[in-house]
Amino acid sequence: MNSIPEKTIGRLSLYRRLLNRLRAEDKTHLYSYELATLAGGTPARVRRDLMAIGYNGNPAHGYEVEGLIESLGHFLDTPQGQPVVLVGIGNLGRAILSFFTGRRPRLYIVAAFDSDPAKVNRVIHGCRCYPMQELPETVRGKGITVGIICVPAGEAQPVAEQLAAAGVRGILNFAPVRLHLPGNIYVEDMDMTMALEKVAYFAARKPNNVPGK
Amino acid sequence: MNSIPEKTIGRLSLYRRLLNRLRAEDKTHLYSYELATLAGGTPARVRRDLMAIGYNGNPAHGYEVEGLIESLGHFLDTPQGQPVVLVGIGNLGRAILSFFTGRRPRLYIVAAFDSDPAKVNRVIHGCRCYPMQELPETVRGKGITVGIICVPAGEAQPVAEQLAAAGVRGILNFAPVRLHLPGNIYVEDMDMTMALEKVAYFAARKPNNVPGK
DNA sequence: AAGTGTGAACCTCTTCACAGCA
DNA sequence: TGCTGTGAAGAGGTTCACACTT
Repeated sequence: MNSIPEKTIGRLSLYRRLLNRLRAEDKTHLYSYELATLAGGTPARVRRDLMAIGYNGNPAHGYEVEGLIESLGHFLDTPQGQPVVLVGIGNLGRAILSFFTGRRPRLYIVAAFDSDPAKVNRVIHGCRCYPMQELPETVRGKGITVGIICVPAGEAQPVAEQLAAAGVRGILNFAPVRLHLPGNIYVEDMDMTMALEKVAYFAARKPNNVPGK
Repeated sequence: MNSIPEKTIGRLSLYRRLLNRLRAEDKTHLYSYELATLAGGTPARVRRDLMAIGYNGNPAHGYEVEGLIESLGHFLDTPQGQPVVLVGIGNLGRAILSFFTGRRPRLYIVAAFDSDPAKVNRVIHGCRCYPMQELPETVRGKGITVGIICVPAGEAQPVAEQLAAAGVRGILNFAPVRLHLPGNIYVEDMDMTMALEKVAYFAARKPNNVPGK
């Protein structure tokens, strides 16, 4: 069971972003220590991560930027791309809508939902907004597998269940609660309150060297 | 060197939130397995986490809600509270401003900054906005130790350096880049792009059981 | 000479499992 | 009896260190 570390997945996505930037600057090759510096890690870790996707460099020139980007795409992307839905068109929802609009070609928000009638039936940051009732048919109809939750804490659990029932397999959750879903649904929590309290904790104690990543 | 796991810090903050909710419902005691269910973890982990702050329960009634909340506060908070600054008043910055306004009594955003003159000298979600030039004197003057970065990727590094130079010790970074700062500054990255790509990855592969947390 | 690929050591965090307690 | 507190084992991820390549 030679499985890939979960944390490696996230970093591969980061490497790709960095490499795309380098490619735009016409860099053709780079060494593990260069990518490590950009990504904030160690060369050994970069090499391990790339080992996971089976991409090989060579001691003379390191890794080929172009080829590595392609390998990463092969590994991370699905051939058809993955449409995403967002639920909760509040301040945060709108900010996220604008954040993700028109960046990733294979990962884009196709519809937003809200239970408030006043917020629906318009287009925000290029994304059409629908009432909650239409969520199941949209998700199922378009075969959507990824959802983003930006509703208030109290509504997150039922919304998550609706997404799961409609066929979503992965959820990015911005609501500050833990979701209880079947184990085959992947949930990534973006808990800003927790993150800020963690930062505050370490900012206040500040040992000589605060934990790295 | 009996140090506390970094991940425990985040969960302690989560426990406190959950306990505050329970207290509001007049619950006085609870067992590790109850807190574990709410927090999405295991009872053993809850017990370990609480062990870290030296709070003791007893086999008959578990943990006392009131006392545990107080212990958590003792451990997580500083006596005087921690004012926070935010830099970057775009869509995301404003959403975060509204998200954090008036929740935490000991952790609140006191000032926001932006380099765009059109965005400053007004009050957004109860928070006054200042031009970038005033950042050093404000941060230093008020002894602020925590900063939130919501500027575009290209501006994040110089902004982070300005914050660090002004005396900030911990940064919550929403810009999708890694910051390069001295090791005594704690940085927590909230990389939404990376998080979404991770979710998309697991949503697409969905093994029978996706990694837990 | 300087980098890659990787077995093995290491470290961090989680879970097991059980003695002890109310 | 059913919980807590915790030593010890385990899992997951990182780093070391070195043979190998160009």
